[in-house]
Amino acid sequence: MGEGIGSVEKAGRVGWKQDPEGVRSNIVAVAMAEFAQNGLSGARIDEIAAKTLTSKRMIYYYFGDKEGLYRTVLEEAYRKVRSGEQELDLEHLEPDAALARLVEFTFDHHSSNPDFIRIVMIENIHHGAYLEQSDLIATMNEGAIRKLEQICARGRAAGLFRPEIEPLELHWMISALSFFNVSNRPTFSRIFGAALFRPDGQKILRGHAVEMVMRFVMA
Amino acid sequence: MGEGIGSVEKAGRVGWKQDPEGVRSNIVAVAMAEFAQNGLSGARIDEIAAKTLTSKRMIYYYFGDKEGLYRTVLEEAYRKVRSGEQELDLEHLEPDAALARLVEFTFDHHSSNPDFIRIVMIENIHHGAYLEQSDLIATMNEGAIRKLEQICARGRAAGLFRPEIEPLELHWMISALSFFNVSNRPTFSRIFGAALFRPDGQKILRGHAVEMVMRFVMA
DNA sequence: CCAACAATGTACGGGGCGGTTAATTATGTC
DNA sequence: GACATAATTAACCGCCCCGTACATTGTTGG
Repeated sequence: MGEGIGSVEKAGRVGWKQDPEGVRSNIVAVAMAEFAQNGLSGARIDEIAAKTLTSKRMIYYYFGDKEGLYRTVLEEAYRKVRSGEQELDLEHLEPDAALARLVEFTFDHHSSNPDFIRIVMIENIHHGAYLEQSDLIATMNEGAIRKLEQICARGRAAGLFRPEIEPLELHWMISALSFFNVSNRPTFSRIFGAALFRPDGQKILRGHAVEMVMRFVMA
Repeated sequence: MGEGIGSVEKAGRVGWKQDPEGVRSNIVAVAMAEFAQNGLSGARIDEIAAKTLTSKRMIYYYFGDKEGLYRTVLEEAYRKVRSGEQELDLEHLEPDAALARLVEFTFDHHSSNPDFIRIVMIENIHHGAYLEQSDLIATMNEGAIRKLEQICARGRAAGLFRPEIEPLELHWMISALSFFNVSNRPTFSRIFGAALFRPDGQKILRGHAVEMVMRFVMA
């Protein structure tokens, strides 16, 4: 958060400088936080504008309407998150170590990007209606499967993994455990206590996630 | 849906009959569908009233305001769902069979109650703020853990399960797989295709959920 | 049968909020 | 340096939608 604001300053804007990219990215950053916090219909354009370094008019100038802004935020959220995933190099690890590493990474990654999780939750509430209009996102996520395919192929070749393991189904499992851990934290902790979501509890759950996946794939 | 309407009739209400319970439950039923569909801020009181057999005035008469109605819907959703869980008798099954059965039941149960899932999603978006005000729900859910505790104890005693297995953590896993399968269906299927969510795909995922849990707990 | 109260219907107000209009200032171009 | 165009501002509009005031009709108890 707070990134991409550039050198724009709000106070003392007497004779302003033009900075389209800065204004644009500033709006998106603020809007992402607001949408993540309040949902599509819950977010207020006036509120977003107020927290921006610019005015409400600019939102409509660049994004047309509320939904246009939301779509942009959605794409940006996916882009920002997926970009962090590329740093991971799993090729030099043994298949089992690589898979364990991937699970740990996904778990931590989701955990440290709650706003992304919330945006995806909101998008699911809307039946994925806005995601549908963006083919950019679909292509981005294919890369996530690619990594799993390679690990599975190597694991199968080494006789470590069961041959019938499907990468997509594996991805479903890993996502489920990592996503739920963040998305349902409020209700789960309200009902069953917050211990599992404090640091040591999270370490346990992360370990369980790894162990579940590993036990599942192992021959 | 459509339950609890009773004998109230909308058309031809010339000389109306008083039916507080019928009116009340009818409002809640309609509101649950609307909130599940559109969220708290997305749902429209006028829309709810229109789909009701009564008038908007009654909503405020019985529930005070929009949030009061939402709280009632939330409690009712939990009550309705948990009530279906009691039918399951696991005591006469071997611990491993009982656990597998519980996973299957939870998976199917979530799958066939999408409106409940959506309400919980919405509540999580609101940080569980409304759940907090209801201790009824917390006590109701303790029963869900109770079943797992008994299964674990028996499994451990029989030497089938690992001794360090924690019932609450087990519940977390089972919930994660079952919940995610419904909650993230729109985005997941939009990105990776809908095959996993068609009947045969669901059978596979359900089997994987069972297998993951079983392999995890087994000694 | 008649209060007194509970339950319901109708109509309306007020403000929040998405979106717009018109003017004003910067920036690039010939 | 003048002109076209992009970027930005401030004020404003209209309607959607939550909530309410008031009237009206059942219900119940003495």
